[in-house]
Amino acid sequence: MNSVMRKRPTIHDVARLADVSIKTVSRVINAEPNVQQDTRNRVLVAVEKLGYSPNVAARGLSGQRSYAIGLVYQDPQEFSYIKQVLGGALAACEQAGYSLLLRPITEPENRLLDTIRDFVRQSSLEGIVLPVPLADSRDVQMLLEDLNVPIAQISPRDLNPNFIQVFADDEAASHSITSLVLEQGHTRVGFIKGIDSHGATGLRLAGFERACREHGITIDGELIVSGHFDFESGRLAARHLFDQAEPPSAIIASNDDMAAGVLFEARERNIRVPEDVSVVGFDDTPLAQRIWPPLTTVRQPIHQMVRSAVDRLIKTVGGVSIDDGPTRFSCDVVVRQSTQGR
Amino acid sequence: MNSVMRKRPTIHDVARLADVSIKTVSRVINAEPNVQQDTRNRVLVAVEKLGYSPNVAARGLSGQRSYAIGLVYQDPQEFSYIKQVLGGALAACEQAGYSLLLRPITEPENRLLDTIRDFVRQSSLEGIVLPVPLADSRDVQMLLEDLNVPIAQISPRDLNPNFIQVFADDEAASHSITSLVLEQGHTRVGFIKGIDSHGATGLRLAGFERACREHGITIDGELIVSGHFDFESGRLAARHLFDQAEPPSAIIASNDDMAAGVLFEARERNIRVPEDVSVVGFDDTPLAQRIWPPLTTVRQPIHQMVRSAVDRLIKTVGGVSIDDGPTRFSCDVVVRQSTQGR
DNA sequence: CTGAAAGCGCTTACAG
DNA sequence: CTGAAAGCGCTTACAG
Repeated sequence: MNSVMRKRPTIHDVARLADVSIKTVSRVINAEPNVQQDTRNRVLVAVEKLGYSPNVAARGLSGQRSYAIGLVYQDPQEFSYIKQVLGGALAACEQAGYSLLLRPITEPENRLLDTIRDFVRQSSLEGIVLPVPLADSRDVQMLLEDLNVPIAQISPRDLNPNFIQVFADDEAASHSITSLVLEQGHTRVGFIKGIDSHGATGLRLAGFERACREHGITIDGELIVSGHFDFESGRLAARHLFDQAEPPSAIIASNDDMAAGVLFEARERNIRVPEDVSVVGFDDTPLAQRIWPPLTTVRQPIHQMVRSAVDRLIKTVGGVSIDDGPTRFSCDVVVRQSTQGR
Repeated sequence: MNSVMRKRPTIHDVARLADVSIKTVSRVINAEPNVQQDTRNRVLVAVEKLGYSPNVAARGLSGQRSYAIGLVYQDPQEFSYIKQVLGGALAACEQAGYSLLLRPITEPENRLLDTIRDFVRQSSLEGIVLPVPLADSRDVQMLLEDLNVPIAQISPRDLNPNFIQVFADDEAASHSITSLVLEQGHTRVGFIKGIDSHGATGLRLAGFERACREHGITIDGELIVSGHFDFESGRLAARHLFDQAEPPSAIIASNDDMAAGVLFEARERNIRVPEDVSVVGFDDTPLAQRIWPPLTTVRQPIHQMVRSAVDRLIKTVGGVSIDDGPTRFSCDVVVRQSTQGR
């Protein structure tokens, strides 16, 4: 990776290298007619060589255009993690007069770093918001430091006072909801972990363990199962737990999607929830209220978390130095019908 | 509404009106120090009077900034209507070198028109994407025509050859899924409508009715119930249907969220699905696979629909005249366990 | 506390 | 087919 902060090439640089006027470069860039084939080629080579891409602001100002499309939509109740993130980021940007550009990463993405570099360069981004799991990529962090673009991390694994970071208080939330279950009289409680690389995974387990210790429950290693935060892995984990000689009377899943998998598997085996087994989720997604029975779960203030992070990000790029360091938000336990005493 | 296309005011207009230099206006706008209180006030009044807001491109070019924040996120499987819309619009914009700005409307929004006008003006938008239900607002349409901003409508109610429009073939899809149910031997089939103002509502009902006619089923008006496309209204509609003297043996809901409500209500009454009643949804949301039993439903190619619409929108603003007119996309029936023969 | 000048990086309109 | 000039609407750097 090239660490030298080179100034971004302009149309003049291309013109000079290709030995033509800037107007000709403009013609080639905009696919206008009336350029000789070999002139066009010379320009294209120069563009490639310099890694040139037009400055959107200059183009917009000069041409009296914005190259921007708006999407106006009504926001339904539907919760989804990324929509909450979007909402918070949008709110902060709007207030500060910033626009928010999105770049969803879908594929397994072996070109992740290139994608992000292009994104930053082309739109001259002044800051980047990184939710998990991208927030945890060392490579991405290094790239952005290299590009000198400040970042706001949403729920990253590692605490770093030098970054703008926001966290949910996962340990405390998990402790609360576990305590709730234990106080209902459950003594054999299963726990389904999330993906190990997520910061929340360790914290949610830690909160579970602390609550167990405080209630004098010895933790049976057999009752702690791994999952991947998705529906299918929740089903698999439930299968593992239900198959034990002495199955748990309550299961705490590290998110709602896995808890839905537990419910699904229980249903397949005619195990009743909550009569035979209590089930707990995490996140309070819309799913939590639509499955049967409605899930007892934990709600994170994602919108506010992101909004706060982006507010600070904008202050930082605006030159206002902030030193709040990482901020932690507390969560709410939402009790529904998937849990009961025994 | 002011129909006169007035040129957008610049910093010079404000300076002239306030009788100061543009530099002073700049100071006030950017909240810089060193402006006398009454000078500041004069500028503020002029800004207000002219409805001035800084040109983002000029500001960016001059100050070597972009006023843009990026949000990079990994896209989970989770389906949601608006996320699919986003994905399609983003894909089209990215390819064409456009940026996509979002403006979610949350509140009941009595200031809807002002909100959209500001959005268009401030970012100098060249086009607007309007999904339902906003696509159906005559007021919004008129406003945007007035502002001379072309629009792409996603699944609007009214066909209009002068607009860029994309539709799912709701009538045909509803006909297919109804036929499937009828061919399984059901003769008393309930139908839960969506919101009347949505174009899809009438079409889905029409497809249902056509299939019934083709199969020689007389439609009992009692079996057609209204809903609002949400979970709760699905429950209410199910309650109404289950309470009838001769309840239906199959229920077709106009979307998955209402179908989930039907399942929930059935569960509360110990009515078994699909043994006692078959249930069908529409949209194939992530919910469809996570509730019990997994829903038989219809999948619309929303991503492709929006992508196509935005492609055409961008061509239009780019001056390429297109005359494809409204485009209709076909849907797929997805058969899962919520339906069975009788 | 206020302002005149230069310039950001392009496109438009015009000339050859 | 190609280019020199003007200008888009702001901010920066400097002067008073």
